[in-house]
Amino acid sequence: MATMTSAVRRPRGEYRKSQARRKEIVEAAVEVFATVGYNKGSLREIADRVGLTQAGLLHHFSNKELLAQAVLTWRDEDALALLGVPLPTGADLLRRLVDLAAYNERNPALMELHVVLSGEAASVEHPLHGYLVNRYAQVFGLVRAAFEQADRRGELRAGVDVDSAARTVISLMDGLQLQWLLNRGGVDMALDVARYLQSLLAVPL
Amino acid sequence: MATMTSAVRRPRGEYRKSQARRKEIVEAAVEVFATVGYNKGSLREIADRVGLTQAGLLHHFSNKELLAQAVLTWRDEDALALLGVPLPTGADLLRRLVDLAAYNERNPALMELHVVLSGEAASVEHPLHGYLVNRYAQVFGLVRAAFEQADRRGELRAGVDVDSAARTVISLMDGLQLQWLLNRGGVDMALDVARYLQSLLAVPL
DNA sequence: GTCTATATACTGATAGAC
DNA sequence: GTCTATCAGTATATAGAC
Repeated sequence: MATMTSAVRRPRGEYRKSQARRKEIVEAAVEVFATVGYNKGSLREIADRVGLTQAGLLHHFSNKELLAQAVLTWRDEDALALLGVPLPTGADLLRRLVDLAAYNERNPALMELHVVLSGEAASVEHPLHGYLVNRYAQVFGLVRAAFEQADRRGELRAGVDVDSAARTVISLMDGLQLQWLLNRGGVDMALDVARYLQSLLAVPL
Repeated sequence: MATMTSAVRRPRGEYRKSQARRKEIVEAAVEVFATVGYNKGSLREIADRVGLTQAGLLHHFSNKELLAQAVLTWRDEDALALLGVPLPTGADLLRRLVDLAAYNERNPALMELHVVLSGEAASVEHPLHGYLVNRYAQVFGLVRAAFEQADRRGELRAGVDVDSAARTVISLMDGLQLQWLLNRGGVDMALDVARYLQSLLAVPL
């Protein structure tokens, strides 16, 4: 979201066309990286899916890492938009996490993308490691703030450690996605997340 | 553990030597796969670390997938041994999960191996996918059984869903390892696992 | 903006000598 | 058991024509 359309004036419709191309490429890259990961996902395969040669693709994203970063920011913006605009606070945001889990469950390709890339990039040497470190710090900040607001509003049970709660609910959402992928249909992610959150909240979810 | 020494009689010490070689190779493979994953981890790199050529390595493990499976079973046996022999039951086993989390935290390389390979192999097309599916089914069975035993012994709070609890604690342990790798030292895994388990138990941890 | 052609590098696996 | 040599495949990235 929040595209920065025409920050620079361009002749004719070329820019718009190029933008559309980039979007096509990112969508194809999502599929490929989700299926085989970053390391094994090839630019040729992605280029094929949008009817380009590999060299043609590199005109739009000058190297593989830049393309992968575009994929990750696209996915992050998608998830963030799902949490609601403007972003809810306190227990309201925590409730949205349940919706997000349900949304993920309806989009296995997105889960696969998330799980596969997060796993690969957990290694310090991975090209996307830095991006992921940053991303998790932001996610943690967001969830922790929600618990803190909930606490101040009396929506939280007594004795809940907000740091631990934030880490736990994030771990839960990540780990459930892995288990879902290994046991499709055998896991109800939204239900498990809701159950855990309810165990911390003093108000109904 | 539980080596099957001399199920077949062999001439001289060749078998023993070969066994030692295999162990060296697996140890080197743990490092390499942990650092860059299965897809990017190369047999040449592993061979170099034990002073072999790539062809020499393939004498001991006839292809890459077999070597990776040896790595995974080695790691699983290690973790299982840490839970205790014979395997505890009920709340006792759940307590051991906290020890396992603490053990993992002292061995980042093992965490990296687990997180990176699990992520990669979440994809259906990955050579290790089948192994991982099987492994998670076993782990789930083990933890679920522990909750069920705890329930029968009155060690569990009322209203705890054993399936959901098993999925949740497994997700928690997996997700915390990812967060630990992205924020080294900023996560106390054993504490968070203990906190969650205590919230389900009617007895002290 | 897209192409062909190419440089350069690395991969897993096999054949066969020692 | 380990080696050398080699094959066939794949990869990213660049140069330059159109």
